[in-house]
Amino acid sequence: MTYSNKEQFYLAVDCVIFGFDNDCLKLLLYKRDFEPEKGKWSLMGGFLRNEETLDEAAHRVLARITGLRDIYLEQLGAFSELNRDPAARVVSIGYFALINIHDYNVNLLKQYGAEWFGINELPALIFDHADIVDKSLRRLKRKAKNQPIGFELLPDHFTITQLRNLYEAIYQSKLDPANFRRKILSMDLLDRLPIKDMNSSRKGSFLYAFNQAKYDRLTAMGFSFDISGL
Amino acid sequence: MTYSNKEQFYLAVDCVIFGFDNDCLKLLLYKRDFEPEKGKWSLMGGFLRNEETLDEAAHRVLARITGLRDIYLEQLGAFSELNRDPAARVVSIGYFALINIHDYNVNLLKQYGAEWFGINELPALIFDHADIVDKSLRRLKRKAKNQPIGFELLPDHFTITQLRNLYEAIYQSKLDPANFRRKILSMDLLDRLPIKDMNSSRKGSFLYAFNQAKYDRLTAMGFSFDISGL
DNA sequence: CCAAAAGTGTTCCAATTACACCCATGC
DNA sequence: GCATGGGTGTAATTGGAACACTTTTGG
Repeated sequence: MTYSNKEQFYLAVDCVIFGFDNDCLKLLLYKRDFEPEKGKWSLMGGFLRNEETLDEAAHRVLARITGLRDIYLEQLGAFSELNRDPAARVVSIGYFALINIHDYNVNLLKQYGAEWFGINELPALIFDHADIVDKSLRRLKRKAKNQPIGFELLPDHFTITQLRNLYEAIYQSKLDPANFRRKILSMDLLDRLPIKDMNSSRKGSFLYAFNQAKYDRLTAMGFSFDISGL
Repeated sequence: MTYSNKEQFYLAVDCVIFGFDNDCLKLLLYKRDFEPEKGKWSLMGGFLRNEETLDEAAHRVLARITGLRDIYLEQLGAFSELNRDPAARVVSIGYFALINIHDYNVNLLKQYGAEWFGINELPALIFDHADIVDKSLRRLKRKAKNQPIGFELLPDHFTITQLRNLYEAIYQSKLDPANFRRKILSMDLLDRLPIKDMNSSRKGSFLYAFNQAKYDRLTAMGFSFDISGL
């Protein structure tokens, strides 16, 4: 082998899984089921295998705990501090995933001892997983401004108020309801459904759906999503 | 070993090295000096070693070809397609570096057969290095809007026109000289030196220096660099 | 004096902000 | 009827875009 004098490394993926529960941004964590640090709270992770890419490994890991395929998934970067895992030199590739919090397989979650934690109420995490969470939060805040990824965290049908609550949870700040509504609707990315959600108010509020085709068409014409300011 | 049933991988770093030569953004490439693909144009790279982090490996690689330490360096992400390197399964971590193009060690460059190429005149590259270059260009364009990293590509003292030329090279579009000057100076990040550069015009133009301390102070107060629009 | 780049002034327009106000309905 | 969140209207302000104009000095 050409590179046989070079060293080799264990490669892992660790996934930061975001969900949104009406007014609070949450992370899915599980109790690690092998040594070292068995029983401690951890990101969902796994080792890379020879026959797969890193993206495939991350999807495999996500499917194992949530039962979901076709999840929004994005690579964060590599974490390579020498003693991040005390048992061996392991380089980990962080990923962050956005899922609809009501969409997962409850049985799998129970089986793995997984739980949702509010972003401000996280338990202690093993290794450098808190760093990975930090980085993914920063990434989420940045990307949510310039790309319509927030919708990945909502059900297919949602009210403008729910969408605003999501952005308020991500940026931990209040947004003006009137201006937010106008700005979002002015982009013409949402279809208003002929259905009202009657739970949130007497008057009821219309449900909307994100229209990916419209977004793609506008993007091709030079449009770019932007909710900065607000 | 706890993980002894897991597979291991070669890990490499590959560096996209940017420079700016008055009106053109350039990349530093070299002729690969080992098999496979020996003699072909390649990003500067190297294998990760046991005793170093990925960032350290990237700095080591950069110092080898440029002689420079303390370079602006940022991780791009991991590239893990199965056959990206036909000789073996190698996962590569891409980096991008910004250097002052007049600051490198000419002898080292000669020794490695390295050359600067205009960003629009790149030769064919080995493996997936063109993908890594693409990604770093997109990253540079994004980051240069929101962080004052452009200065890494300029000499310590520069004119406003040189700075504008740099942004015009990055975004491949013309900027209004009057508005650009006002916007940059209004941020109050530059110190005007009592020196004029007399080469560019009869009147001469003042030299400026980026003031990192001012930037840090403003940033701490909630300021954020932004040259979007223009 | 003139060319050419540096640098200043000014107008116009569109987007953001802040907040007042109207609407529909279950109780 | 009235409280509540949904939704619309609007005046004031800001900041970007465009471009005319002034400055300086080597030839």
